[in-house]
Amino acid sequence: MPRNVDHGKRREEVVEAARRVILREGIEAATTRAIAREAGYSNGVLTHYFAGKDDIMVATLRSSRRRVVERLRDGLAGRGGMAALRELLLGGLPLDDERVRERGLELGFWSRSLTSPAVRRAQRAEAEGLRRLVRDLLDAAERAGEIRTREDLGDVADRLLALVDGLSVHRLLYPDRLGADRLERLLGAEIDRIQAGGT
Amino acid sequence: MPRNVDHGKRREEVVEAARRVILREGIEAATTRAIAREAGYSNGVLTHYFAGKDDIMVATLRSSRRRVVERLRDGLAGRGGMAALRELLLGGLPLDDERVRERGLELGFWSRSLTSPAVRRAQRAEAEGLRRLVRDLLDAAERAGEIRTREDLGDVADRLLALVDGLSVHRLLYPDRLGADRLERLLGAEIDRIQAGGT
Amino acid sequence: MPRNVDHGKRREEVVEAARRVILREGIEAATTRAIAREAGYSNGVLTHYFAGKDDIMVATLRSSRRRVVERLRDGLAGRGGMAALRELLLGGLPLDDERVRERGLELGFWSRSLTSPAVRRAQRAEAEGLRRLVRDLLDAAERAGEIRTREDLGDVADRLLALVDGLSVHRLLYPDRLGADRLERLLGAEIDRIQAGGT
Amino acid sequence: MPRNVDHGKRREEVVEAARRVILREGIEAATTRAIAREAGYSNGVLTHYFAGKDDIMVATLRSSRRRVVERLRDGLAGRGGMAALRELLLGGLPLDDERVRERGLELGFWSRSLTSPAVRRAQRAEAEGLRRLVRDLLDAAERAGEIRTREDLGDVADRLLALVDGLSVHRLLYPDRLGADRLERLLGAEIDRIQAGGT
DNA sequence: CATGAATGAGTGTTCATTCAT
DNA sequence: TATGAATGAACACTCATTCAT
Repeated sequence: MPRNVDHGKRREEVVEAARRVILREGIEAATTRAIAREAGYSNGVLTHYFAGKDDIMVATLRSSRRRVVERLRDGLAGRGGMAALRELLLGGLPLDDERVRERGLELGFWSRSLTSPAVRRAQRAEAEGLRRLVRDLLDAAERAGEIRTREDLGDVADRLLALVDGLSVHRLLYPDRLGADRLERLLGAEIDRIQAGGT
Repeated sequence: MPRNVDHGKRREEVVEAARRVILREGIEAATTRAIAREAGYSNGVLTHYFAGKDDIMVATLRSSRRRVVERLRDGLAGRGGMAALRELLLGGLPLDDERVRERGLELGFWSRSLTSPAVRRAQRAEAEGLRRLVRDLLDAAERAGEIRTREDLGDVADRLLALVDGLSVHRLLYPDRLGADRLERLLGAEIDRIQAGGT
Repeated sequence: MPRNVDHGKRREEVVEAARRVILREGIEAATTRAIAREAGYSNGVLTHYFAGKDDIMVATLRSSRRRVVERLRDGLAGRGGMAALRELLLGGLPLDDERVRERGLELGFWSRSLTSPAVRRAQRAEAEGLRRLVRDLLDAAERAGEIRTREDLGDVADRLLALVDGLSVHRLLYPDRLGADRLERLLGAEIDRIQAGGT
Repeated sequence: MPRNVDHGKRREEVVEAARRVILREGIEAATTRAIAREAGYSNGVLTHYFAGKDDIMVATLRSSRRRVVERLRDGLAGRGGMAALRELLLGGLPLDDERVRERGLELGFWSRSLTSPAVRRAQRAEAEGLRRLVRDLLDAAERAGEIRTREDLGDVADRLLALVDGLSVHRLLYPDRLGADRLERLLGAEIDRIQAGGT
């Protein structure tokens, strides 16, 4: 092993660079050259670690989702049940600039996922993790007697997740109408309805 | 006696072609050349009927939204208040193949609207029509004593619209998880909570 | 003769339109469509009267030169000899906006004349008329005893014409340096040197 | 060990190619593709070395002017005052084939400078150098008592420069009328008038 | 492995020209 | 004759990809 380069590490470096570029300048500006430059490499190096641009973008989507979910999990520290769920869902809303751009990134992938099987697969796999988490928190909340509704908790989970994504998109498309506080209120009221002792 | 062509008709032809291309291959693949080819014309012909690509995209977006909203309005015939609202919102879900495809089209426009100011403007204007309609139906329902919730009706309207869009996207992205009946149930239950005498 | 259209007249109409477009919006804006529209015809009509765009442009150059020379001749009315010559040459300078644009038109043709034989021929033919006129005025001035210099009058004529064109170009290229009054002074002093009794 | 290319050298290659195309086919024919092809590269290569077409044109203009001015300066070696000025101005005339071609190039740039602000700026900056030189030589000549005329030397400089350019253009446009010797005589006589002890 | 020069297809757009009516 | 719809090549420019070094 003359030169031992950790492939996984390099991929991660590039993916992080891609993420930074997209968040800073938008997905259109994320050309292979711009990504390579941001990563501190020449453009040719990408060849060794990625099959092509699509590969980079898919990896970036995956990494972005992981990072988001991780951040959400971290926000849960110590909390459990409905308190944790509330924290998680509100944390998923694009309340600040960074998360707005993060959502923009994801929105671009939604569209591409309809025509690209590779993107679709990645998209689904990553979504499943978050869904699982919401589901688990709802189950825990039920066991703790925090749930008021008698609805199926799978239904509740999917509705909450859909609402989070729907509100997020609307925030991007109609920012004037949906400020950060309004977003929180709209989602918060929905959670209140589920929670025992909520308004 | 020159060849006389109905400009509006030609625009429609091109818009329909753009629609087909976007539905089939995604909005990224909808280049001016691809659209012209799909319409059966040379690329240069677009000049006569459109100011540029943005003009084509905006016209296509508008045409698509108009078609959708019209169909939704038609479905309301005779109904009023909560019955009409329920019809409207459920009608907005991609429950059949045609509406799934239509949503795919719109998803492409969401993505493009982040990049193109012209598309964004059109997107907002068209969305406002539907929002107004939902708001009016809610007001009518309240006057008819059909509303249970004491929440601000503007908030209710925006949450319902976000939920419809969120569920719709999820249906496209995760079709295995969200069948047509499940979609109806998830949204239906939300409406029930608003409606006086609902479950 | 069912429809008797005067070809020459139509050509002239179009050429005048071309001239107006060029003076108003620059030579780049003078597309065949713009010219046809300005002339009040459809773009297709040009086919009947011109071999192509080059034909239009050459005809426009010719017409422009004729018009300029005619205007200069008119300015001479009554005058003769050196007074007329002075009037003629100063009138050839681009002292106002219209003449600046006129010169811009001509400058475009100078460049094209190096690669296009048709333009070159037209260019030369039209230039000859003005040269002849200057020569004749110089001869008349000499007969009237108004000439001081003993230089060959052909040389004097060509130098004056070159100076007018050189100053004109410089006015276009370096307008800050060469205002209208400065232009007049620079050329005027040169004429003074030729004229008996001049400074 | 990547292929290492001297950027400056490549720019020069492309600039030389642009020069050849303009000389051969005129500035209108100097498209980016034509230039790239002439340089023996694909059209995409220009991106690496130039910001855009304007950059290529400006670099070509500058390179051409530099070459000319340098040659003129070289011709001055040892001379000063009026002798140097005479040498300089006569050297600026297109007396041989090479200089005729060079003037053709410059004529194209004059035309383009009316359209492109970047070219115009470069054109002005480069012209200023020559103007400065003429002005300095006139001042030196005056201090040496070589100047006969009492005219402002700024005026004299600008008239001489305009005359050189005017004569040059006429030589290109009407070569039959203006042979090399005639050109020299016309300009020489003008210089004589300025010079003390001239004819 | 890494570089970065080079490629060439593709983008939206413009426009002189053609030709059926 | 006159129209104006239609063409298709050309424009400058972008960019993912390839590959000799």
